[in-house]
Amino acid sequence: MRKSLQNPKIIKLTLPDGSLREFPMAVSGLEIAMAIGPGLANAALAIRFNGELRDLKTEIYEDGEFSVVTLKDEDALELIRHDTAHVLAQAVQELFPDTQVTIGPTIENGFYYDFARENQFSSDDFEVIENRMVEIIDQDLPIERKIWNRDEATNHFLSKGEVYKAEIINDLPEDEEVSVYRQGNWLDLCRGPHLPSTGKLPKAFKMMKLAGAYWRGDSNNEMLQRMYGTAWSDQKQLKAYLHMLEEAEKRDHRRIGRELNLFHLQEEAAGAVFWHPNGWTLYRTVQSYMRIRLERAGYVEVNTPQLVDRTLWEDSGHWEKFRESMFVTEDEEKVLAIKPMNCPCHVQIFSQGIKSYRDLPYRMAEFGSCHRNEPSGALHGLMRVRAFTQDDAHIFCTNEQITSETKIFCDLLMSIYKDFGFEDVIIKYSDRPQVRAGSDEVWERAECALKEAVEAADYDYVLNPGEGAFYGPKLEFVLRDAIGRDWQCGTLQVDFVLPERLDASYIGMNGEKHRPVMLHRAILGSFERFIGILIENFSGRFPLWLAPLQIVVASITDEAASYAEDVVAACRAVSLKAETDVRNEKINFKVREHSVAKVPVIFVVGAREATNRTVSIRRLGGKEQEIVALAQAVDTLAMEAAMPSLLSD
RNA sequence: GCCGCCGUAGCUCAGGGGUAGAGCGCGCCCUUGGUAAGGGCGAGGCCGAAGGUUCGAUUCCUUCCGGCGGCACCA
Repeated sequence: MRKSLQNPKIIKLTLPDGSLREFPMAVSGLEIAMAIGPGLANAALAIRFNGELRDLKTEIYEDGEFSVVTLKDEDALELIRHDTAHVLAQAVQELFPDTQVTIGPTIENGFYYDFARENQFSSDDFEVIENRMVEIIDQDLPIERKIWNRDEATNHFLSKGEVYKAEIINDLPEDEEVSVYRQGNWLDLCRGPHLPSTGKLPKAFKMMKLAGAYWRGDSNNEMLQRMYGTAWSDQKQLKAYLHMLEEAEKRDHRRIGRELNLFHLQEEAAGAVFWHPNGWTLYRTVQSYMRIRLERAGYVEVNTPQLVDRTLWEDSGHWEKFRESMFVTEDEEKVLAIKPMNCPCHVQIFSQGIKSYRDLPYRMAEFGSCHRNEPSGALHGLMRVRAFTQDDAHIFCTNEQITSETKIFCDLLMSIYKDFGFEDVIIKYSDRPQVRAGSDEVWERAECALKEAVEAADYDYVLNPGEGAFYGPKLEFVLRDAIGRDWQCGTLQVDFVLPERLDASYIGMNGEKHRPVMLHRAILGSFERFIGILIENFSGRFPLWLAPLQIVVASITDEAASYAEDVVAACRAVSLKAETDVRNEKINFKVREHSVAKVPVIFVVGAREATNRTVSIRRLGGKEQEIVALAQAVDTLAMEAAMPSLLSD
């Protein structure tokens, strides 16, 4: 490099518009920007060279693709957020000198910074901190990158009492440069890149929340204080983001669950759901639908005990691995555990009566009610509970059947998700975790089998290394909801271990005993959580087939009350879920109330409708009404309310 | 489990060392009104639980329970 500096030569850069421009070697990003135009140079935040984001002042020594990053670029957000995190850290250290800095990365929609400090921060401190941040931005401090000698850097941070930074330097790979960014009197160890000065920040940020976080994400380490913030290119984006958060809060399943009277939770049964009539109706609809789909897919349904002796859990390996999160009780002489999962019990059923290879694949389903003693801090509405019901099943099959069963399962799952309105699904393939049961050889076999299967099934998947179940590799099915959030629901896990441990066998074609393979699989995951997801996805406005109350028949005056009863009877005769509203209230009031309650259809009936045997149909969210003969209205809606996938096949 | 915040009427929340307030909802009365809130009156609270400080605690302190936001965990 020295050598080439002594012999200046020309480098060729391709700009985003495709044009090629020549510059002397070691030209800086800023100089290039100036050469292109002073306006661009002024707006320049950083550069992208051969795909990599770099500081604006980075010198360039070779040909390549070059672009200037300004506020208009997607890339800018990453820079802004990272810089805002630094400004936050500077503000915090200026205001609270007893604070140590640790790390402050960008995250989706913003950034955080973890601080170590004896005293607790409070969110009341945010206002002061934000004000100081604005001051730092207004000072327009130049941000300078320096490469430091490793020992110098360590000593510098240690001398300032920054033991976390020193530890980070110590753990950097030997060949990595130790770079430091200085802004004013404040500096931070950082890889970069950063903006040229604090004044380039658009001041469209907001400190959001304060939370604890373990140093290096390890619960054995001390807890730091994490500050979350959001940052954007301009005020408009910031406002839009804050508005989006408000909207997301409105579809929170806990709020809608209360508003639509679906369920409640209370402290006497933390982590367990009290399903109200509406919620239970929804639950039963989902369950009935699943039952039909499973029956059609060749599953048999079983039901197994809640309380099972510890010996079975010892045999299965759960006692050793998951004892902590099992609810355990005893009678006079036995120790019993409430089942945390269904698989050991399913093996018991499988093993009753010797199975033949002719019986395989044997698809055993259970809407299995399970309990797991989840850590108190993990509980969250319906999404994370201690008492739940899985749409669980175990497919007992031969090695050769893994591929076809995997494909059949993936197809079933995709079809079911589609019926619930989820079309955007990704598959993750997770292989052996650190802590696991079974030999490496068995794992090798299981991993290959599953990988082959998913590839044969012709679905795309992404790798998720080290995240498999303790007994086998797995596929995870992640669906994307209406506002773009991902939820992992379905799973398929190959298990050679449990059949071995619980001695499951079948008689093969050759008359000898063989081990079946077990495929653990779920589609919804748990009913509780899946219903939570449905609530948030639809924001409580369920499609007709899922709506717990489909039609309200609202009378205008008492004159129509008895006709309203007739209409409800006609609906119920075709299994439409209908109620009357013959209260002494104005029709405006009734329409509003049932609209707020997100009832999909309101039939308004007055004297005219009663005389003509018609109904005035009003759809949720619609403004128009349609007058239709009762019989026809009921027919149409009954068709519409049918479970998807069940009419056609 | 860990850190922070919170716990007051069915719900959403205000208040604050001298035993409590609003809106919505609920009940009753008037109103029978044609597609998103008609009017009046009224009931409703061991201020999460247990200890402590105090003449006196819902208010201050401690512990516990639960909720919320994260972290860790998630067979």
